[in-house]
Order: sequence, then C-alpha cells, then structure tokens
Amino acid sequence: MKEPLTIKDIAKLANVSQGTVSKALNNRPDIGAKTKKMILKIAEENGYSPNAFGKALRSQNSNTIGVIFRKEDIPLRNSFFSRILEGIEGELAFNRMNLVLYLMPDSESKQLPEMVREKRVDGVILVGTGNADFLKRLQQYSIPTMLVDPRQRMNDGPKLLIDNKSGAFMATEHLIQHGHRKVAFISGELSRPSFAERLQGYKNALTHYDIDIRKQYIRHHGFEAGYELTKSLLNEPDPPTAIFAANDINAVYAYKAINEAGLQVGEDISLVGFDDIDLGRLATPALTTIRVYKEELGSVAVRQLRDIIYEDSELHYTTIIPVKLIERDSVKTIVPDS
Amino acid sequence: MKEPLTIKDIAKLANVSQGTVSKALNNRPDIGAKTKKMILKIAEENGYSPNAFGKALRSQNSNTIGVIFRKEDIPLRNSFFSRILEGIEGELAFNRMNLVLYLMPDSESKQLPEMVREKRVDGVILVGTGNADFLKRLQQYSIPTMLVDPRQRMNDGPKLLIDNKSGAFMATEHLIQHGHRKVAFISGELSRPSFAERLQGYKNALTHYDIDIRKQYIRHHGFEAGYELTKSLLNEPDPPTAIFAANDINAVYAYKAINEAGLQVGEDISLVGFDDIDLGRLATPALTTIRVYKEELGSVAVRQLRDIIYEDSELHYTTIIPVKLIERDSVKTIVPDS
DNA sequence: ATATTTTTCTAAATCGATTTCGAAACTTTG
DNA sequence: CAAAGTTTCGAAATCGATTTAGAAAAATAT
Repeated sequence: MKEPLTIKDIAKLANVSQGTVSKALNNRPDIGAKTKKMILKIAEENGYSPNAFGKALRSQNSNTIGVIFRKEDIPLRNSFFSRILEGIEGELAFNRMNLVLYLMPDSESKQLPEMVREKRVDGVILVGTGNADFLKRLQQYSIPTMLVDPRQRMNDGPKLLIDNKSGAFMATEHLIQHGHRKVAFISGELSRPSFAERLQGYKNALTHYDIDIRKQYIRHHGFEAGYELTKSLLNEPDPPTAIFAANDINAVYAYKAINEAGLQVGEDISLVGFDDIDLGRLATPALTTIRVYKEELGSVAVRQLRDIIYEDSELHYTTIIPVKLIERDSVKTIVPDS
Repeated sequence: MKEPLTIKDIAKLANVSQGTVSKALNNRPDIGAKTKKMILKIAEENGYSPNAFGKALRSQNSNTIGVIFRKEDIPLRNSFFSRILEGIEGELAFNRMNLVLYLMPDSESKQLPEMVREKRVDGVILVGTGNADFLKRLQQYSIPTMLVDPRQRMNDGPKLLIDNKSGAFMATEHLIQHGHRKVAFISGELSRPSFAERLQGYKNALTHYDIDIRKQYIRHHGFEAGYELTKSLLNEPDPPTAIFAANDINAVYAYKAINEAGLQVGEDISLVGFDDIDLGRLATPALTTIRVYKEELGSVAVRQLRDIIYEDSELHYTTIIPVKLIERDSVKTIVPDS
C-alpha cells in the first residue's frame, strides 16, 4: 500500500539534501562521518532501497546482464545447460547483480533481443550459440559479450571453451586401457565444434595407441540420435565392444538400444559418455563419463564479463575449462582379441 | 562505437519536439497522420529503440517480471521446473516482456530479493515456493504476485495448482484396472502439499475400488529417496505387484532398485509415475505416467499476472491445471489374486 | 584576528523517456 | 469573412537517482 520511499523522502527525514543522501549511500568522499552515519541509519530504519531505474538512467549501467540460450537447444530441459545457468545465476547473485534470461529462437538472428537494444543490460553471455551475424550486430552495439561453448569457433571475442579434445582422448584411452580395441564413436551433428573436437580426441587416442580408425565405427547424426546410431552399430558384422558417446544424452539413448538388443551395458558393451549430466548417474549401470564443470563454466563467464564491463579489462581471453574422467559402472575390463 | 540514439536525436532528425516523437512511437491520439508516419520512418531507418530505463522511470513500469525458484529445488537441473520456466519465458517473450530470474536460497526468507526492493519488476511469479513470511513481505510491497504449485496452500493470492488428486486417482485406477490389487505408493516428504494430495488421490482410488489401504505399502521420505523406498518395498513379506510413484524422479530411482533386485519393470513390477519428465520417456521400458502441463503452467501464470498488473484485474483466481494419463510400457496386465 | 586551506553540504543539471497544458494552425460554421 | 471549434504541435515538468560546481562552515596557518 505505502508507496516506496525515494531518496527525496530520506533527505527530508534526515534534514539534508538528496545529494548528500546519495553520497552517504554510495560511499562518496565528500561527506562528514556523523552525517553519513545518521543518514545510513535513517535509510536502514525506513527500509529504503534506491530505485533501480533512476540509478541506471543516471549512472548508465544497470547492474544486470543478459543471458542468451538457444531455444532449440532444449536449453533448459537439458540439465547440461541448466547447470551452466545455475553457475551464472550464482555468481551474479553473489555480486548482487540481476539476470535477464532470453531464449533465442533459431530463426531470429535478424535482430538483437530487446534487452540489448533497449540498453537494459550491461553485457551478455551467449551460451552454446552465437553465429557470426549475430555477433557482428552485437559488436556494433559495442556491448560486452562473453561466449560460452559457442557454436562457431571463428570469432575474436572473449570466450570459454570446454577441453573437448583432452576429454575425448581420456574417454577413449580409458576404454583402450580396459582392453577394448573395437571402440566406436557416436555423436550429434559434427557441425557443432564441440562434437567435432571430441571426435578428434577420439581419433587421437586411437592413433596414439596404434589402433586403426575404422570409418564404420564412427557415427554421427541429429542431436538425440544415439538410439538409432547404436542400433546400427550393434548390427555391424564385427560390432564394437565399446562405445564412446560424445555426450551423455546420446549415451543414455545407447543404453536403450543396447538393452533392447538383449545386451547389457557394462557387461556386453562398455560405454563412456561426455558431459556428466544427472541422467548418466541415474542410469543402470551408472555411466562412466567425462565431467564438464558446468557451474564453473557459468561462474567464470560472469567473472570475466564483469572484468570487461566494470574494470575495463581489455584482454580478451579464450579460456579452456578442463574436464575430468568420472569412473562409474559402464565399462568392463576385457581381454583384447589381438 | 556509435552511441545509441536517444529520442532527442530522432526529434532533431525529424525536426519536431521530443514530445511529438514520443507520441508517434506510442500511438498517441494528438498527432497528425503524416508527421507520425514521417517520424516512424526516421526512427526505423536509424534503428532507434527507446531506452528501457528512461521509459520505466517515467511510466513506472518496467515491462519485466521476476521469476523466483527455490535453489534447493534443484530447480533447473530438474526438467520439471525447467519446463515451467520455458513456459514463462515463452509467454513473456510473446508479449515482449523481460524475465529476470532469481534462485532463492532456502535460508533467505528474511529479505525480499533486490529486484523487488528496487522496483525492477512489475510483478513476480513464485514457482514451487512461497512461505507465509515471504508472501507477507511481498504484500507489504504491494507487488502483484502469482504462485505456481506453492509449497503452502494457505494463502489468499492468485495461484496455479496441479490437479494432483485426480492425477493420482487416475494413476492408481490405471493400475487397478490392469489387475493390480497390491499397489504401493512412494513419494518424497509429505510436507509438500503436492505429495500429500497425490497420496490422497491414491487412497481415494483404492477406496473407490474397495481395496484395503495397507500402511506398509505407503512410503515417503526425502526427495530422491525412491531407491531405498522401493528396495524396502520389494523386501516386504507380501510385496506389491505395482508401484505408483508420486513423481517421475522417484519412479526412475525405483527402476534402479527393481533392476538391482533382478526384477524387471513392466514385467515383474508395474510402475506409474507423475509429472512426465524426459527421464521417464528415456527409461527402459518407457514410464507410464501422469502428464503435468508444465509449459502451460508457466504461460498461464504469465497471462494471469499480466491481467493483474496491466488490466487491474481484481479477481484472484485459484486455477487448477488438469493432468493426463500417458500410457507407455511400464505397466503389465495381470490376473488379480483374489 | 585575519587569511588560507580544507571539509562538508546544497542547489541545480542531468540521464531518456512520457505527459500535461497551452499556443498555433487548421476546419468548420454562421 | 469572422467566430468558434478541432487538431496538431512544442515547452516544460516529471520520474528517482548521481554528479558537479560553488557556497558555507570548519579547520589550519599566518
């Protein structure tokens, strides 16, 4: 019911000018110690909070950043992206900043989202997206931008990448060290750099251990196509004994295909995933996978973006976040044929 | 590089006053048709977008709403809440509104989030949360609030509920109609009204079909305790032939326990879940469940909140969103003992 | 005690929009 | 054609904060 207090009200209550109140609240130098204390007390007692828009209008920054996901990425149902969002939110909240969320329809690269055109946000974080067009437009607006696991590698802005190659190497190596020589690879579209890099890591591991790379063991298609891919792999004349799935979702689909073929994961077929989402932990047997530090991805993105926005940090890093092998129960040690 | 244009710049370009520009852009009556057209053209050509803060400051509304989830609810990793968020985002984007996201630590009921104290948002949607304290404080601020599946049923604000009782009835009835007489119930803490209501629906169904309610078939504990609960159910002297899990997550845990006991879901034990999250669809065999229209929950919340905020709708509905049985492969028809 | 410096405060301008009120231009009517 | 009524426009106030420049007060130096 009661209208919220403005700085003018506080000024009246404290018998000073609103300029003085502003100085007290913002720790400005030219103010006396006792007046300051007095003003702060009054503000506190009356539960005063400065109006965000008045503040933003004058100071030209809003203390909020925009977070953009692709709508098509099933960004939120997919716990991978959700965790990144959690990381971003946590770090922003820690810095008492606000998060405005935008899910970008794939079609809409024509125009920038309103929040940036209207200057609502001090910077944006693009997760799993960012085509050249869109980025160019952002740059014209000269709004600080941070890319997280972008869909395109060619761009000069600051960005965070996942150590896909090492991770895929570790995953494949893990299978090899457990005696597997016939290791297949499944993934979504290779147009996604992350998948392409994971394929590269897989190949590197095979090469490193002097194992032939078999074309027919490498399958990629669509995003959640793990079910079909696995089914066809199992029908190979010389089927693999192990599969490295370039992401956990596809790995879980592989479970389904394997089960339906009357086989058992971790027994007849070994499986390693990538990402470490909850799904894998819940599967039976629990999925061995490469953990991506998703919250970390989010919080680091915020920290770096804050540096760029508020500290005028000029350096535009490309940061590669490491990954880690998480051993669970989906890999069986076997004796190699050869 | 180029500073964004202000309304003053457009006014200069069009050789009119800024007031006139404002009228043109906002479809005000007292403006000539040709000047209006001319101004709009100039604004368009120069890619002008009004500054959100200037606008918000003057018009006293921000065109953004705050969305609050519980941090402890694993709100985002859990696709249930994610879908609700998607629904909210979609409806807001449709209305060209902004979404600021806040994950509330459970402890923090002492203070309202900054976004509301600073008047950053025109209204808030609380999903799966809202204790009495917090709500009272919100009311003092007289900020329009919408509750979605709240954790407390005693409050007068407008709210959206899930038809838990009917859903649970349908789920249980489905099992009964497939010949099951020994139907167990598992859920998280009954302090959550949603679980309590689902238990009630379960009991109603049993009663309706003249089946005794057996205390030892009703288990509830923790949030993701489905694994242990199911394990102990299977160890009963007279174990159930079917289980109704009050949410899909617990159902998926039940899969794990059942598998580990050497039994098969949809064969030795029938299972029905509640919520219809992706996990259930992915499980083998796919989980029969009660679908909750999660996106709908989100979009309806936004529509009703918009009515309250912008249309001064005084009526504070309690809306109950229906649910639907989704038959998949986790229920087997059996011949009842009796 | 006066002059000078330093500290503390206030009044006013500003950020970018909207809105009000009155003036100017244009229509309609007698 | 003059009077009355309508439209269309612009100047200025306003929203709630911050910041600047200068005045007043206090502290220090001469």
